[in-house]
Amino acid sequence: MTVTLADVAARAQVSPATVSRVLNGNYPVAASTRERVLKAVDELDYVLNGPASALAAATSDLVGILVNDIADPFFGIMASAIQGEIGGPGGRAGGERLAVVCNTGGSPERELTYLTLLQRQRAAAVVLTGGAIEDAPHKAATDAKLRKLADAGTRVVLCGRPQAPETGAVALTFDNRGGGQELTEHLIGLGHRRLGYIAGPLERTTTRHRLEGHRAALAAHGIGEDARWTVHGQYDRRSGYEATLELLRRDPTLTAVVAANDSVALGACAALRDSGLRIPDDVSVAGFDDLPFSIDVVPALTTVRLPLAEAGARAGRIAMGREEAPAGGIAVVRGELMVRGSVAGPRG
Amino acid sequence: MTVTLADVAARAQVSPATVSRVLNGNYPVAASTRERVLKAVDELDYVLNGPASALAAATSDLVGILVNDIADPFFGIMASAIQGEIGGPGGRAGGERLAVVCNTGGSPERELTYLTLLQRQRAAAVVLTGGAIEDAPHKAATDAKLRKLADAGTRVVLCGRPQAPETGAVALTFDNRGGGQELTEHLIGLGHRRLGYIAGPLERTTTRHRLEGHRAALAAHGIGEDARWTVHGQYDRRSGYEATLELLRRDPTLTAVVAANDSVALGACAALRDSGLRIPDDVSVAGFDDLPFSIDVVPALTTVRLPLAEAGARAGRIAMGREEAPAGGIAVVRGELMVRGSVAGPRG
DNA sequence: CCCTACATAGAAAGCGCTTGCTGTGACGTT
DNA sequence: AACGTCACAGCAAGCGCTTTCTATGTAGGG
Repeated sequence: MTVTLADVAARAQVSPATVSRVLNGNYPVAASTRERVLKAVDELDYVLNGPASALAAATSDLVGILVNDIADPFFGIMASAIQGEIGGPGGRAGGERLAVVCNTGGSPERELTYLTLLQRQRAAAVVLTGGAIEDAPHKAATDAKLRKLADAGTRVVLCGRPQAPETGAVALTFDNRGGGQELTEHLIGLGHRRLGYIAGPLERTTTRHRLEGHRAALAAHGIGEDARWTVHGQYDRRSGYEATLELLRRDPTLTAVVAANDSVALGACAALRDSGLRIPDDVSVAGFDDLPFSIDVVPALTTVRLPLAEAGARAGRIAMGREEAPAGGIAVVRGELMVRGSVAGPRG
Repeated sequence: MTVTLADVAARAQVSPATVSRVLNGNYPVAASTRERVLKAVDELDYVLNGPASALAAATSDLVGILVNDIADPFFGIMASAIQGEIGGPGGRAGGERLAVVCNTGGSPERELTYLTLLQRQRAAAVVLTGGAIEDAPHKAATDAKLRKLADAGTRVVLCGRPQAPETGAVALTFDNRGGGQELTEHLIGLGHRRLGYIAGPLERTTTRHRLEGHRAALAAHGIGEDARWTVHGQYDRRSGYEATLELLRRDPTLTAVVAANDSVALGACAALRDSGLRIPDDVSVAGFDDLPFSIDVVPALTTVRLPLAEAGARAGRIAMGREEAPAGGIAVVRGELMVRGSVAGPRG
């Protein structure tokens, strides 16, 4: 039914071994023979059996990219950059690798299961993107899995995720804390003293780090914390909308709202507008990430730009062994404050 | 080194066959035996060798999702929905399948190569999303590949892509033409007579269909075409920005700009604003797709909502054989006009 | 002109798993 | 009491490829 290596061999009048060598090109084969084989491959429309070759060679060309939410451009952009370097077909990489992105949906179980599936497929490399879950048992399980993958020869790279010591994984972490701090300092510098903060889900490292940065800035300027000023939610627009209404309810005198990311900030803007407040005249709004749309909303969003594409590309190269891992297995990627129209000094 | 089925069998004092059956669960195994095996699996931390089992069983649990641009939410949303139904780990599907999304970047070659790679992996199903390329040779090559995949037992589903007759693929196509027409009719109904159109890349079916709908609406109302009113570009913001400036240069009296999609519309808005024109007072702007951010820009974008998530979910179910394919192998998914603030009657 | 060296090609042993077919006791039947 | 039935478990034959080792023909070297 399906064409196999043996069929090609028969047609080209050579042994299967020779065909395999022509296809893999890591063994001398006479030019004339190679040509004959290639011709047979073409005529028979032969397609290598991936599983069989992976089994025999004990390696596969699969590279896994784990993302928390593929519908979120934050991950889309990173995934795109990673995949661009992995080569996938057409990449300058040459060796054809199948870069696949796996959507965990932020669920620890799915993350673990995907990791197992990838391990099962003997993936050549795995890149995990975005914040990690801070649940201890889950972290232990994930780390153990990463360790096992690394031991089995799979290259593991963390992109935009904190380092996981002892796992053998290379980490490119974002300086969420520093970025958050810089952003809030900017607001404080403009005179804001009552700042609401819309944080992401509690158990994510990203959430915690950004919030810590925010608080560090407040503390540095002697601004006392008010528990009412922080609300947790998801990393999406709707959550930002609702959280903002809640914030306004708790303290209508806030002069600025800092959001955990740009999508949340968008929701915040909508909520403020719907509440009859002008941005930035009545309330300033800031986001995080600097996703493409952030410059297009009106007023344009003040935010912290994360070099998503650059970091992703680097992670991809490291995963392919095409770039050396940073010293100590970790590199911190800094964000850049983008000051735009959504922020101004407090009214009055 | 690595633990194999045989190791588990030895430890559980059974034959490899039994272990395999316990793991696959499609053959009666005594409860006590099963338990013993499971215990051994656990103790040994055994992970099935994917390639080996795929080879032996002649099937794999890989499902490929091809997207044109993973950084674009349009695809991210569909991919997310598809993956949700594929099950991936954690999905209600049960059978654990590895849903992988492959980013073609809109390149015909990459699309083809990914298809080959998927074929090589003996993928269980493949879902192709978004517009197809209209280049004849490429279409022929793709169709042939799809046909081959289908013949090999891979379920092929097209989501948001025109039908590919003779390939055995099921298609869920978006009614881009109808949506485009409805949108433009709405503008005409408001009194617009001079409408600029920013189309997508020439060779995409999506581009052509939307444009055809637009023109059909113009024709239906006796509005003559003016070649100056159509500009082609990419499906991104920047392209929209530049195209709008070009449009304005060609005819400053336009009262409306219809964009190929929401991202382009965003760029158009920015260009208009930068040109000192108010939206919708001076110029109305409309998009297509209704991506999440479209409701957040100011003014909110009038656009055609495509049920991306619903269509994706359905495509996923069909790919999994969990929902019957539509009669004739094709279903047309209609868009819905969303009238919002970015459109008003022409000034004066 | 014989011998060593090299360049190729083939033979064959797996890689780790699935599965059709073949036992083998324990039961239920007549 | 002899025998057909089940319910399980094991045997063993691959699945299609890679790769080590070996064979062969040819080209130099002495």
